[in-house]
Amino acid sequence: MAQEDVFKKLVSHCKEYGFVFPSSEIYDGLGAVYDYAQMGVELKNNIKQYWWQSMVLLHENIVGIDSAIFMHPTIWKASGHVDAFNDPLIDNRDSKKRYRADVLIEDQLAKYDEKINKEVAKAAKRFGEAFDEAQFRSTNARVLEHQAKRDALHERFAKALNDNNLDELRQIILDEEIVCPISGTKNWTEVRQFNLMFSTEMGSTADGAMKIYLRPETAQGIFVNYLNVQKTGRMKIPFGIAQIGKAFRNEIVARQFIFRMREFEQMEMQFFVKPGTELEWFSKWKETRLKWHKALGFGDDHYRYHDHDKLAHYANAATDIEFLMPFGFKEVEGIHSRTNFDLSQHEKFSGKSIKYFDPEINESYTPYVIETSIGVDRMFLSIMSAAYTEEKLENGETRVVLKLPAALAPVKLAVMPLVKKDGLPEKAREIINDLKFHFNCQYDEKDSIGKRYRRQDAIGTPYCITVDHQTLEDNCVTLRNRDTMQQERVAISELNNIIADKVSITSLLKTLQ
RNA sequence: GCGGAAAUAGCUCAGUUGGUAGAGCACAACCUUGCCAAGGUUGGGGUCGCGAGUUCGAGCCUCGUUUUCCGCUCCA
Repeated sequence: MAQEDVFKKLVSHCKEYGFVFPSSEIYDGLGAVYDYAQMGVELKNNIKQYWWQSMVLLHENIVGIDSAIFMHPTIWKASGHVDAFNDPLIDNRDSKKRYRADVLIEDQLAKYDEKINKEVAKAAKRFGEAFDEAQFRSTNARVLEHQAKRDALHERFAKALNDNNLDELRQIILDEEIVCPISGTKNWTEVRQFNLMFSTEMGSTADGAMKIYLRPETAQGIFVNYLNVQKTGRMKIPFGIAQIGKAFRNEIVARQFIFRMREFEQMEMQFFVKPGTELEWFSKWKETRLKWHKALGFGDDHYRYHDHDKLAHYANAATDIEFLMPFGFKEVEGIHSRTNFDLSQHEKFSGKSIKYFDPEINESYTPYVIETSIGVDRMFLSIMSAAYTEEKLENGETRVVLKLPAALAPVKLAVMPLVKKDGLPEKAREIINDLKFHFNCQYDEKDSIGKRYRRQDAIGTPYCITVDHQTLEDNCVTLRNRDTMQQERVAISELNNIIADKVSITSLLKTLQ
C-alpha cells in the first residue's frame, strides 16, 4: 500500500471512529483546525499523562506549572517574536518565489551605492594620487544623480516602513523596476504582512484596550515564572519546569491534517542548569527523550535524530527527534540548548534581576536552559499512523486494527455477552459495573461476537472479555487479546489483576527506569 | 500565498448527451444464530460544500467562494 493511501485511510479512520473531526464542519470547516472526538480525547489525555508522569513523577527535580495563555505583551518583545515575525512579504508570480519586500528595496539601495562607488573608483584610477574623493562625490554630475535617486528612495522607503504602508512598498518595487532575481520579471503580487502571532485586545473599552497576543509557545510562561518556582519550591539547580498547554501560530501554510495546525498543544520542559554544563545536559536529555519515545514499542527504526546545523538566534545546540510518518520522517520533538538568552532578555525588558543564587559556589548567575518541546498533536498523529494496521487473516479476510500501546488505548476493555439472552447481558453488566472503576470499559451486545471484536480492533481496545453460558456456572470468562486474537479462560475475580498491570501507564513508565 | 486536483449519506464511491439522487459498508428496531466483520424483514439519514449565472430544467455547464489533498514556499 502506498504511503499516501495509508495517510488518507488514517484520516478517514479518525473521522469514522471518532478520533478527530474537522472543526466547525457543519459550517464548511475552518482551515487547519480540528477537534478531538470521543476516542481521540482519551488517547490524547493518555499521551499527556504518559509525558507528565515521566517528567514530574520520575524526577524529583522537575515540577509542573500551568501558566495562562494571555501574557504581558512585552514578553513577546523580549522573546523576539514581535520583531522577528512581522515581515512584509511579496511573491513573484513567475518564479513563485517569496521575498521580503523590505529586503528587495534595501538591495536596490545597495545597487545605487554600488553605482556611485564604481564612478568613484573609476575617477580615482584616472586622477591617481591627486584625486579628492570628497570633492568628487559632492560635485560629479553622475554621482549626484545616483545619490539624489538613492536619497529619494531611502526617504520614501523609510516613510512607507514607518507608516506600515504595504501598498506603497509594492509601488516602490514597481517604480524602481525591481525584478525577481530568478525569473527576471516584474510580475509581483500584493505585499502582505505575515504575523505569526494571533492578537486580540484586553479591556472592554476601545481606548483603554491593550493589544495582547495568544502565546505562540508555552516556553515563555515557564521562563517568566522560573524564579517564583525556584524560590517557593526550594528548587536547586539543576531543576526543570514542565508544562502542557495550547499555543497558537498563524501559519502561512497549515496542512497535513493535525501535523501543522494553527491551534496546537505543546508539552514542554525547560531545564535550568549552571552555565558551562549545558551541552552535557543537552546530550543527556537527547537520550532520555528518545528512550521515552522508543518505550512505546513501535520499533527503533521509526526514530532518528536530526541535528541542526543552522541554529536559531537563541540556541547553541539543537536537535529534533523525527518519527517516520506516512509522509516521511517528520519532527515530533525538539531539544534545544537555549543558552541564557530568554532569561537575559526578560531581565533586560522587565528591569528585574532574575538571577539564581547558587549556594554551592556563593555566586549569582543567569541559568542556562535546555528545552525539550514536543507537539501533542504530532505525537498523536505519529502514534495513530504507527498503530494503524491492515492485517490479512488466515481466512483471507482483512481486519483493521489499531495496535496502540495498551497504556494509551482510549478503551481498555470491552465486556460483551456472547448472546443477548439467557441472563448473559445481566451477568456482563455485573462484571462491567465492577471494572468501570478501574478502566475505561465499553459494553456491547449488538451483532455477532466476531463483528464486535472487529469494532474494538478498530478503536484499539487491547482486551475483550466475553460472557458465555458457562460463565453462569463457573464464574470464568474468555479474555481475548487484540493483537494475537488468542483467548484464554480466566476467573472474573482475577480480571482486575490481570488487566490492570497491562494497561496502566505505570507499567509503561517502569520500562523507562 | 502561488500552481494543480478534488468535494454526492457516518465511511468508500457510482451517477449516461443537463430531465426532481443510488450502491456497498456503517447506523436503529425486530426475527433467526451464537467465539472472530452471518442471514432475513423494516426503518432513519443527502436542499449533491456554499453563492451566483446560463437554461423551460443544473449533482452534471460557467464564474466566484470555502474546505481538503499534492507540488512549491515558510516553519523562532
